[in-house]
Amino acid sequence: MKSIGDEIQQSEFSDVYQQLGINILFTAAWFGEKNRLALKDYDLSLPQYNVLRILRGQKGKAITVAGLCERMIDKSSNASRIVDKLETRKLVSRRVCDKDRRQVDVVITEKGTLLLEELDEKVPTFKTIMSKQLSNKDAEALNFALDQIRNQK
Amino acid sequence: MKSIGDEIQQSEFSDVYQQLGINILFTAAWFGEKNRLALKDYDLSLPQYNVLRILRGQKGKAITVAGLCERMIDKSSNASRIVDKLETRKLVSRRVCDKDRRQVDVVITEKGTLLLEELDEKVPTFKTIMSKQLSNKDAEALNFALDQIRNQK
DNA sequence: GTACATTAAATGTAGGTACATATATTTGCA
DNA sequence: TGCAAATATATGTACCTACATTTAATGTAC
Repeated sequence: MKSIGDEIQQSEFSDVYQQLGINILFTAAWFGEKNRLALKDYDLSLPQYNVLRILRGQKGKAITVAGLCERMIDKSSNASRIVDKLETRKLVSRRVCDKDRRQVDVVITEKGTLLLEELDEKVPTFKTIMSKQLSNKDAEALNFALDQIRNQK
Repeated sequence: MKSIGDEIQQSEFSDVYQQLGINILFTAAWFGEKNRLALKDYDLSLPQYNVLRILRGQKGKAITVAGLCERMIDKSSNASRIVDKLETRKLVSRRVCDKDRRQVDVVITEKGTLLLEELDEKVPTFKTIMSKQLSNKDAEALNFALDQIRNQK
């Protein structure tokens, strides 16, 4: 089996934590690659896809641009401009919020919803990617370990 | 403890694999954030830092641009232009390879080495980030699990 | 040995990230 | 009320990624 050391042609790591850090970064990049490939035919970037999915998760309820930022994996991604691109293609719509006119409410359009449904069959789920090599229990343990890593300082 | 669901304000995941996938992506982004913060004072981007570290790992031996690409975490990053920026600051030097004049040999300069040494004290290692929450054995298990995830198809 | 394919690196372009700043609106308080 | 501080979004800029194309050098077939 190909280990992380083989992947980036690094024969030695200073310690197992260093190896794990790079392994996590590399695995994340590998997931991204997989998804990007599936989205390519639809001219949709990864962050655009993620925004669409967050909007669908809202089930019709509007969300502000700031709300999108909070839910995105990459906290500093510029939701404003990502929504721009999606609006140009009429996959989402944007409207100034009545209650607070600084805010902008974003919702997914019918066209956006249809596109996502089409993509559901093309984009591999994490379950299909991982369930063969990893038991449910292992996955839970991994989740716990990662949550732990990020907690403390 | 804050779970991945709390972090991105998502109350439910379709399954534990979906949760794990997002957890890995999020943790990778969290690592990046930590490192970027440390590099900020030195006007060094993350990929620039990674290239410098790869070059130091070469222990004086030159490496081609293609060789850099293979060792970088993000396979499609444009090593050519990253080396450009580093060369402008005289942190690396570039020379056409004698044996094959299409290739370009890159080495880290004295100045680059000194900068890295300074950074060694500023940039947190993965060990300091993770060793408190994760035993050596747990880290090994995680490494194994991640290697497994990426192997198969 | 010329012709064509292959390879290594550089370059062009569109979209994205990181970060600073601008603009508009609302809030808080003297 | 009036005005500064805070907030929500948008915009500007430099660097990065993704990907296609270009340029130069090497390999290979005939």
